[in-house]
Amino acid sequence: MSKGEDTRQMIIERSAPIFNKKGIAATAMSDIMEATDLSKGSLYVHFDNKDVLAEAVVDYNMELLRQRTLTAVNRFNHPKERLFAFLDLYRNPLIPPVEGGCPMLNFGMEADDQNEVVRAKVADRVNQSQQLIVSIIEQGIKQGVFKTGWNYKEFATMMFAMIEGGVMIGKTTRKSDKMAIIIKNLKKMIEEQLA
Amino acid sequence: MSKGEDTRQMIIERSAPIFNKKGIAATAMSDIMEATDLSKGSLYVHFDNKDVLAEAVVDYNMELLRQRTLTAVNRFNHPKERLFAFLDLYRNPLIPPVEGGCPMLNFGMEADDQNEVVRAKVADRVNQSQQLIVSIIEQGIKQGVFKTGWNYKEFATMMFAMIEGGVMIGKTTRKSDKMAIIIKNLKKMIEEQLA
Amino acid sequence: MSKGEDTRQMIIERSAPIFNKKGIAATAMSDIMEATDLSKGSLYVHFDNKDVLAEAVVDYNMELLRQRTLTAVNRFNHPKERLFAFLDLYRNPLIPPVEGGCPMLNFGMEADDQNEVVRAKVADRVNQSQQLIVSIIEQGIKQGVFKTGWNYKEFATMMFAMIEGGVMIGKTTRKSDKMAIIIKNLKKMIEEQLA
Amino acid sequence: MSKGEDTRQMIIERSAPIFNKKGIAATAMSDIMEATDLSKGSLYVHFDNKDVLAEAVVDYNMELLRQRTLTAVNRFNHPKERLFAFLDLYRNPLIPPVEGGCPMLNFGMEADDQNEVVRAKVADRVNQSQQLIVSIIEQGIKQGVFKTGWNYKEFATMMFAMIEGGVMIGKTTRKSDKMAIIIKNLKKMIEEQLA
DNA sequence: TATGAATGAGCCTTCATTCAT
DNA sequence: TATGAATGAAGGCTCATTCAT
Repeated sequence: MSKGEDTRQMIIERSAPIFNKKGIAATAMSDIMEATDLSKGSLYVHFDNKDVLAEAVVDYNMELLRQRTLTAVNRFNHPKERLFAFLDLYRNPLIPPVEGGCPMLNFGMEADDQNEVVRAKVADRVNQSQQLIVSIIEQGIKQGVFKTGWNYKEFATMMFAMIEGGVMIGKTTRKSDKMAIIIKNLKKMIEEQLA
Repeated sequence: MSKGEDTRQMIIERSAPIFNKKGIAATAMSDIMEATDLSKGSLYVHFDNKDVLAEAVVDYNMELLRQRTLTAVNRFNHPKERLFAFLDLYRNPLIPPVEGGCPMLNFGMEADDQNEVVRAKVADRVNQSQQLIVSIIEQGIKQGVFKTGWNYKEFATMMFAMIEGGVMIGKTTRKSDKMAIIIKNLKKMIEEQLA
Repeated sequence: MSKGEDTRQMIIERSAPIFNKKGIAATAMSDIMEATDLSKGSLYVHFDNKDVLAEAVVDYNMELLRQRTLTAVNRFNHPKERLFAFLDLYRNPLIPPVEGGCPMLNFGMEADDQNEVVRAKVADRVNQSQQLIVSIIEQGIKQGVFKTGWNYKEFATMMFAMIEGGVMIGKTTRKSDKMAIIIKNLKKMIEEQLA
Repeated sequence: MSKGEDTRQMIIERSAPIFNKKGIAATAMSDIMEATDLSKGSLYVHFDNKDVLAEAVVDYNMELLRQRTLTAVNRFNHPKERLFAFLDLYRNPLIPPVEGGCPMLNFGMEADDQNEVVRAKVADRVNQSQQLIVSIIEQGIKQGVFKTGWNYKEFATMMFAMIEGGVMIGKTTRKSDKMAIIIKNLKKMIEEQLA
């Protein structure tokens, strides 16, 4: 990797939690200068403008979440355990899988009425996330682990929505009790579908 | 109501959808000037600063949502129908019960790491919302409409989370299909608890 | 005149020689801040952006030149003396009729390939200037002062061009000898047309 | 010519029309990078700073004009035709002899109050240009083509000024009608001096 | 109460220039 | 020579806020 690409990547990585916590509008290029120990001009060598940086950071945060999700899920073979591993990532809303919280929720809620590019990026990941759940379950059904009659596509949506809603509750109340309830019930719903 | 109170209220009402759509940081006092046809100085007669206005607007938006929810729910007597009325408010994420979308979600996601005052306000409403669901169900149990054994408190959390997650999906994907699935399943879960 | 209009006018007047000397691109808003003793924000209360200010200043400088020309010309009744008064305004290129030199020449040469709005403004004044010469001569012909057969329209163009060329020579060489020659010959050409 | 000299010359040639059109202040080194396909650092290998490059470009543009003028003039032997050839170079202000227009006018008007080095360079060429006209006429007088009594030095100044004024009119109005008048009359003045 | 001119910190961005490779 | 990353001053502009009227 060239020096330039190195620096570009460093900027993205150090900016990621800042944008994810403060939001795009509230993050100033001076925040990024401080976090990267780079001069203002240097930032603009690597990114044409703040929006381009923000978009790269949105991508990075969401990809990071995906990777961490896959890593967690792939530690297990059994589909039930794979789903449980997915859920356990969110057990403590105060320690989210990605620093600053769920980037789909954070950037999605800022972008929906304001930033079409980011909104579309988030929408893709929202679909992708549900699809990941779907594919784990399909694997389980194929293996005879889950019941054939399970309306798993609808479940995937419900599970994803409940997790996101749980993250929202956790972030605003700063408590993890509701998320615990959500995860417990989701696990129960999954176990009910074991063949 | 005095002239001053009148103006103050007008400012809040006209600012409400702007803050709810753009977020607090991205809304400028000049946006409010335009929406209210008031001069810059006049705004500051009624609100000491932008934060104070923003907080009033956050309160207003969330109270508006509550009132609309109560209005919808109170159109029915039967607890099941009351819950269904609650859910139906969210049927089309493109036409949310409050202009700009769910204020708990919008302001909560912006404020969590940035604005303690707003975060706490949202947290209260998050709890209150779940409590509203709880009280409808408790009424239903008392009336013998719902099963006694229903773990309705946990359901209230699940329902609230699923709705918020569904709103998030709808706002980012600009589609209502997932919300339809969520509401359908929530209704099924409710009907399963009919005595 | 309201306070705001007063300030706006003051800004234009103090900016006029700066823009006329340095050019639009090379004049910074900070130059205007210094010249007006106004804050940056205050400048933007009165002008939406630098271009709008620059355009107002271009108009002002050219109108100022026109007024001074009319004042000089109107000191005389005799058409020959009126034309001579016009010419004498330019006698010393180091002391131009408007501070910074001829605004048509200054802004015209900067704007031709860069700023269509300013270019068009200058073009109007270029035509207007020739027209002023034309109308003085027409008056003279009507009065029987000048020969009927004079191709005065072409002369007006030649006179205007020679003056502008003379200004250019004077500004670059910092000497007034060539302008003296130009004015002397122009006067001779005028006298040759006396009836 | 060494590689270095080659590159240096290429930079000047490609920069020439850019500076001549946009002006020195408004031309950025990045414009030159783009035009030359050279890196930022490479530009600074050949020119210590922007001013040095600008000065070289000013020289180049003015020398180019001189060469093209000499080429045009030298196509003829008869002094009258030589003067006419000079004038015809300017017939269409939209197609100037040097891309971007007369560099004496362009750089002279920008530099007069701003850049002493460039101003002096332009002043030299302004004198030189008049001198060229002078020398053509002197040759003609020696050959007995022009009248002995012609005050040709003053004519040279008038002719130069009228051309520059005509260029200014043409560039600002984007029309060539006035220049046609100017050239026609200049030619008439020349013909009146034929012996 | 209402106005809008004035303020100045701060924001995003550009630009000429330097320097290690 | 050539590259392009890095720099930091400066530029245009926005914004929350103040204050005299």
